[in-house]
Amino acid sequence: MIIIDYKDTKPIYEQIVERYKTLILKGAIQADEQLPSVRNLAMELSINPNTIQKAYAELERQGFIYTVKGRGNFVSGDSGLIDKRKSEYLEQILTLVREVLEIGMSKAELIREIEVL
Amino acid sequence: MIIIDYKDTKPIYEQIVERYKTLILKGAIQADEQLPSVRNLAMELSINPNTIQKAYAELERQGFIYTVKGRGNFVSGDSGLIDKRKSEYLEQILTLVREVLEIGMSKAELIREIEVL
DNA sequence: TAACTGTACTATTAGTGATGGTACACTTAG
DNA sequence: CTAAGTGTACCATCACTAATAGTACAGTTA
Repeated sequence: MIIIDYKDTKPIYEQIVERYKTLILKGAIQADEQLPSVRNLAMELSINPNTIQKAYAELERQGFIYTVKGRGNFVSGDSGLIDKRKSEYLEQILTLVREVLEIGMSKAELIREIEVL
Repeated sequence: MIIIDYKDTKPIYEQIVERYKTLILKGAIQADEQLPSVRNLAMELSINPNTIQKAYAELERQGFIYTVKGRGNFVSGDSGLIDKRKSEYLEQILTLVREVLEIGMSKAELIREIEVL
């Protein structure tokens, strides 16, 4: 479910955060479903438990999961998250689009590329 | 011409590289035109000459400028760079687009946002 | 009680970005 | 030729972040 790309310049904990955000928003993990424990996931990915802990803390901070001490981490049921996440993506995309338009790519060409995805 | 954003998480030398790439591809700096010297630009931006050196070395590596020892750095006349750069942007954009489609945004909505730019 | 959970520490290592400083080779204007 | 300006190659250092390693403690549950 989680794959770490060591060639990626993004830190491991951030890759985990991104991956879970997508899984949750796609509905691949249901609300109130339990995530792997910090120690288990660390074992499975062969990385340090502290790194998982950092990822989970960030996911909780952003409202994607909630934590119950002694029990585990669970997917949050917050429905507003999808819209927030879409806005984040949209902003990133539009920033890049503005830059590529600046150096001469046409909107038409860009839209064509998106259409064929 | 060059502005450094210290709030940006991207390193300074990378911001300089990106900025010059855009300026060159937009034609804001002509082919064979001279860039500020390492020491001058460092003074102007109040940063270390080594940081400028790193940015210029990267721009040369990517073919955007060429260097003449003792004389300075000059804009390259390579016309293939624009297409290469467009492809870079396009790949980044399409990666993000795929992800936002995965969490349920529609192509139509996305295209509408681009249209109104 | 034992085996899980999360959490909070501290210490350490490794890598990167940036700075400060020195030195050297080349080019050009005077 | 000289001086001032170019790029370039170092080295040492600092600061920050990511990641690791290990320990300890508190809550939950079979």
